[in-house]
Amino acid sequence: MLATAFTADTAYAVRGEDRPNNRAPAPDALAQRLADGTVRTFEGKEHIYREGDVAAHVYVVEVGHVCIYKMLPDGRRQVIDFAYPGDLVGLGAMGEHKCSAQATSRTRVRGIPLASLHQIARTDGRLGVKLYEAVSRELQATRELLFTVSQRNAMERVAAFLLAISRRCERNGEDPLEFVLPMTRSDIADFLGLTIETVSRTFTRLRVDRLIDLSQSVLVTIVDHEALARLAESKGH
Amino acid sequence: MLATAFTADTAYAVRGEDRPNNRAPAPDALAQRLADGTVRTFEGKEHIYREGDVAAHVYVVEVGHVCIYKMLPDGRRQVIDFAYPGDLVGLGAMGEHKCSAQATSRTRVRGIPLASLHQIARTDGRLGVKLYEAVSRELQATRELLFTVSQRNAMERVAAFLLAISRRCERNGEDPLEFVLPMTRSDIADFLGLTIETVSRTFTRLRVDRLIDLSQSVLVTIVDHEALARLAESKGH
DNA sequence: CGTCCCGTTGAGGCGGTTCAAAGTGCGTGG
DNA sequence: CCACGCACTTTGAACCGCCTCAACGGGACG
Repeated sequence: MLATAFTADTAYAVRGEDRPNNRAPAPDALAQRLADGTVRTFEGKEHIYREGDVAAHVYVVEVGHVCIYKMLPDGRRQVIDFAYPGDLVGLGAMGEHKCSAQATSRTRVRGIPLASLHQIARTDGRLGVKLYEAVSRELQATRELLFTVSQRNAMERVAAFLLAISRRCERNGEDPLEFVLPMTRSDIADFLGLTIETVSRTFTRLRVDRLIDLSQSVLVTIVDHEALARLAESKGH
Repeated sequence: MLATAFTADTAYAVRGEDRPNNRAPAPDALAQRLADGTVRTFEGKEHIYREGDVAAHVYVVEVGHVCIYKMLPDGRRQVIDFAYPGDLVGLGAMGEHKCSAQATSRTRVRGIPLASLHQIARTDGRLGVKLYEAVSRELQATRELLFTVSQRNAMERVAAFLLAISRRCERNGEDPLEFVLPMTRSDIADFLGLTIETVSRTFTRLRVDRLIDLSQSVLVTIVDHEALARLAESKGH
């Protein structure tokens, strides 16, 4: 009965990116459930689930990173989110998954059976509310991405992307100014609605302009955070 | 406590666009609550609420249409959704609204106090679950829009937009092949991530190519639904 | 050492934007 | 009732940012 109502996968955020002062991400009622579940490990490029698969679990990322995306029959792809450790993946898709989830590298996840989650939610209102909040945050994030893709140019998009990754690293207790990009240029391109060439050129441009450093193509150092933020927020001037 | 957790407004769909055979939109537990509430009427261009306002109610659109949007300081705007009669507006924003909601013409809405909604949800798990489902559907819709804006060209976007409106009209028991657009070209442009000129040119192109008819600029008649659907789905060929 | 995958760089074309102007519908006041 | 103003839409012309196509470079792996 719930099954037919859910239409979307959710790689949302127990994380709560952009909630102020939030380092203990998983909300109480939910957190209890998330401690259960069985651990599975996926290699890079391996799929945790695919569009159309029956959805039986949600997954908490413990180690590694997951790319959530949707395909169009003609091959066009939209990357919807990148899940970092602590993030929850696959919520909101009971009948069948509407997105695919692919590990970008060796990734360990904890699978929580959806059945138990929903059973509890029906009797304990608090969990239902928590799920609601969780999806609301995911919705907020998706609208932010919509704004970025719809209104900003290539430079602004890449700047906003880097800052978002930086914030996630900070949340996870890593260096927010020097981090490894766990996804390919192709993933970034399909996330931002650009081509890999444009993404590559924009990275180069940011490096030449001394806003970032790229000793390796996957290793980003933010040199001028201020300027990057200015780029991401306003158009040019 | 809930207040701090919600981050997003929701102009979601009790509507359930794209749920198969769904004409009785409001799900039971939710529907009861929605029968309560006080009615208010807004003129065209009037705001039901603005970004930053304290969020005290959700609103069910009864008559008219509402445009949900977000602004950037530099004036760029992203329209997130158009709410039709039967749609719910403002869910998911307890502390303060993160979007603005503006009536596109004289509009009657029914305001439901959030306080009562959340109180009930905490004790009755079913309502919480319903809210969860509702936001999940909204998330699904936003991802669909993200895909459209990110991956499709102007012609495909406008075609997809017209088909979406057509489906909404059908759901509301109106003619799906001839309908009035309750929003301006500017609203459509900011929804699809285009300029008004491009939207206008694309409409003209669709008219010249005999896919639609435009006796007045707001009155759309779908002439070749087949071709329109082909346009919206695949790229050219 | 060759192959494959990924990232980078270059040249050229095109779709959508920008800037500008004319057209259309509608309410308001003379 | 008509004239006017205003907001919205349409159309045109020129420009530009991103895409497309193509080639090259570098690291991983057999």
